[in-house]
Amino acid sequence: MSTSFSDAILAWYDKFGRKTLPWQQNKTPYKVWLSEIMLQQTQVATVIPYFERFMERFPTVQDLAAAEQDEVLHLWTGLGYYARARNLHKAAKMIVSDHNGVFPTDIDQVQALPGIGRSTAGAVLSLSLGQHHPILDGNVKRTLSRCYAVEGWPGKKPVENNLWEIAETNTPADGVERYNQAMMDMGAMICTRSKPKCELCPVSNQCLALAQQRQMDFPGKKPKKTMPEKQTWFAILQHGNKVWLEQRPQVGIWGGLWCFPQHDSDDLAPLLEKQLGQQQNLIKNNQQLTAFRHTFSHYHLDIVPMLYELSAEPNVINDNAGQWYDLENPAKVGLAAPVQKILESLAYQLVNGK
DNA sequence: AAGTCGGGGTA
DNA sequence: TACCCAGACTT
Repeated sequence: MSTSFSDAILAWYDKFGRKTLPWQQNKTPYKVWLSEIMLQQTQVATVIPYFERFMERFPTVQDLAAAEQDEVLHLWTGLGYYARARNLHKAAKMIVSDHNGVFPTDIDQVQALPGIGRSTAGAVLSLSLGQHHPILDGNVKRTLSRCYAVEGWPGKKPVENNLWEIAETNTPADGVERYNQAMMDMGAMICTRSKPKCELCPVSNQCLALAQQRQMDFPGKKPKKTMPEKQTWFAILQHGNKVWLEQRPQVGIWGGLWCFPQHDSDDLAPLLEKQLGQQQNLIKNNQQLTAFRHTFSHYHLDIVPMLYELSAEPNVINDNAGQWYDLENPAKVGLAAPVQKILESLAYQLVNGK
């Protein structure tokens, strides 16, 4: 009688699995939830410092719920997919208002929280409480699609459904929390995207991809298409150690973050007119800074920063929520990565003279 | 079903 | 470069 898939995985986990990650210490649903959200589409090594800072500032769900959104986004700056942070904050408020501040233990209630889908709900409840739910993240998709030679791109519904079914079948009744952690460790340590370590794999004896020497055929590739290229101009209004930033709308790219006034053509005259009106005579100097490319998952953005040095702080800046951001005493708000990059450069020049 | 939403690690 | 990462949400 051969060893079952889950028994082999569990035995491997006890010897080689990860047990010392920050969110694996004194596990609670809150900690595991926070880690799972941060880990969506984000690698472990990137997440660790963000997780540590977040837990220090918001030790409990009550602390998170009571925070200003600006501070939540501030701690998320650079991590990307900012809807995750907005949903996390919203969910914390819901847990306090609708669940007496206790993370729900019913999977339907968990999945009803914003930002939590089937896989994340299963991960939180299985890893923190040992509840019997399957998970299907990128690691599990890769490992299962290879072992069972599941053809096709998992982004396609039928393929994903097939993988969910295999995941359900394999998830053991006992030791779920170790099994689910093990499957993620397998994907990260053994069944890696390139150069999988099949010689170290506990289920190599039943892997169809290995038997056919087709490891790299699974999972099926996403159909690629050429990424569009867009251009945008930032208007940097600077007076001394202060620059003007505006908050972006909650929906769309960089939702809720603070950015320079932005315009999608090289003619910034209308933008300056809107911002400064009759005070454009305050511009004592303007120059184009080094343009650079910022690449998203779905398009390239070429950014041209235009610096306008003002001889005095304008009295009126038109509409839009905005603030004079102090480079020497920065406010704790969320910043888009390219904005952060420019601000650091400006602060450096301020300190070192130009 | 397809598109939207970031930034960084890796080969 | 190109690909992908402990995905979810909107259209």
